[in-house]
Amino acid sequence: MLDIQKIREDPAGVAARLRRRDPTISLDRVLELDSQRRELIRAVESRRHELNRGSEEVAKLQREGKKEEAQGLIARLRELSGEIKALERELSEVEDRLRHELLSLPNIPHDSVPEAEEKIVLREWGTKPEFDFQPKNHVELGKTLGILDFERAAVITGARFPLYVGQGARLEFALLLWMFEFHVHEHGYIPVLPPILANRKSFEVSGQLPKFAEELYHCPADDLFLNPTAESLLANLHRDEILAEEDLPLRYVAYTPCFRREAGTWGEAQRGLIRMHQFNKVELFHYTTPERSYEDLEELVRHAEAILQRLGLHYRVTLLPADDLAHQSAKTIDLEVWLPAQGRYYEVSSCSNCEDFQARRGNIRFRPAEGGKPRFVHTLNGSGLATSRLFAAILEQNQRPDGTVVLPEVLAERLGIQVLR
RNA sequence: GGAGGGAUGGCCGAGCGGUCGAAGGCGACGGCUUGCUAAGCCGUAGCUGGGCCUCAAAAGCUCAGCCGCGGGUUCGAAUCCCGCUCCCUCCGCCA
Repeated sequence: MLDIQKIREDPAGVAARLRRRDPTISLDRVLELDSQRRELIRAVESRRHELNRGSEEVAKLQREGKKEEAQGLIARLRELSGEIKALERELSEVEDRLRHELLSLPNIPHDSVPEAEEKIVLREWGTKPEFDFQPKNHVELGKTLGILDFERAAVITGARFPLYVGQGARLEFALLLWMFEFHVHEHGYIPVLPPILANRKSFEVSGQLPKFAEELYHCPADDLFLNPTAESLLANLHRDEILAEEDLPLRYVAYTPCFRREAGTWGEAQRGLIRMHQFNKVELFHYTTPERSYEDLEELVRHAEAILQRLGLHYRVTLLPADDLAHQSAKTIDLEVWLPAQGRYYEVSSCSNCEDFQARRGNIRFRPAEGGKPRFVHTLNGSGLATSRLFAAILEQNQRPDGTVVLPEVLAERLGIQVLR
């Protein structure tokens, strides 16, 4: 959520910066509702002042035994009270509408975010593996190795749900636990296993609601939503709290399954593990100060990259242009792993600085070390990493002509086998 | 799922229809007293949103709201009524 005071002070400037990501954005509605709101507040408050003084007068008259005068005053105040109620109803309606408009506005892109047609490639790591045979895709590899079973998953649930079997189940599990532990031990993250269902307010704070409800699985009986990314959950870990600056940055790592309806993406030719309704993800989340949040973003990206490097997978790092940014994000850097069978890179991590966008919605602040008023924290999130796609990359990049797969050392150690065959 | 109890300022805790700025205590901060420490004495303090002032901000002045949340009754609600959330105790069910 953007600061209404900033919008009020410099509407043209804010609008210009927002239009970098979406040229259709207009602040007219917000400004109109804001001025209506303030006008109503003035009307309510002046009447309420009069009412309060009147009520005091009633008490005084009654103490002095002036009954008729008190009755007369009460009759007048009754009318005033009714007027206030009507105005307050109007005010709360305007405030609801204003709130909804503000919640619908996306974050302002950071100045370092480009306007571009395509994402900008910042760097590549490693080299594309060369094959002297036609590399198979992970669906085929998974099937012949007996570790992925999409047919039976479809029987149980439907299309685009995963079913890992045998060494596949062990590999996925080992990968997740290894990443989780890696961030705890190597990078000092606080480990978290959060609830997988969360309430409406939580998704409002993170930014998924009210605008992107169609992406979420919803349990109407309890008005709870299935987790689409642990970002949403971790963004609510300190809702309504005032943190001590000395405790910042706070860095959390969580493992969760993620569920996304992926409405409207069915036309895309993405088979197998590329785009699923359910996938596993290890998520990194930072609570930090405005002064250092962009340094933290760089560090967050390095933490996520370390996973791919340790696994020996070729990938590239990209910077998203303004019009590709997620609603809540001011700047996003993606990690994309190479999938040889598809001949293209796929996102396995998206690292974003949301600045105070989520903090404002969740009322998450910190007390500055030098004292003074609490300020909003900055929040950052990044996958570290999303598997399903990572699983696919491990199979595809490490395959041999006979369809067997050589496991990266860290996983071979944990599984007690060198090769999937 | 059922029955009961509870939610008040940083913390404890009183208030149960009008003395306004929610008693009192603890803790915090500032000061005074004091060989040192402990103690004592005096004083200060919350959050949100308007308005005024200002080129602007801060400060200041002023108003309104905030006793879990949302409604209602009333001239007037922390206090009465209704709904909800969370916490605690017990019963039932359950991995």
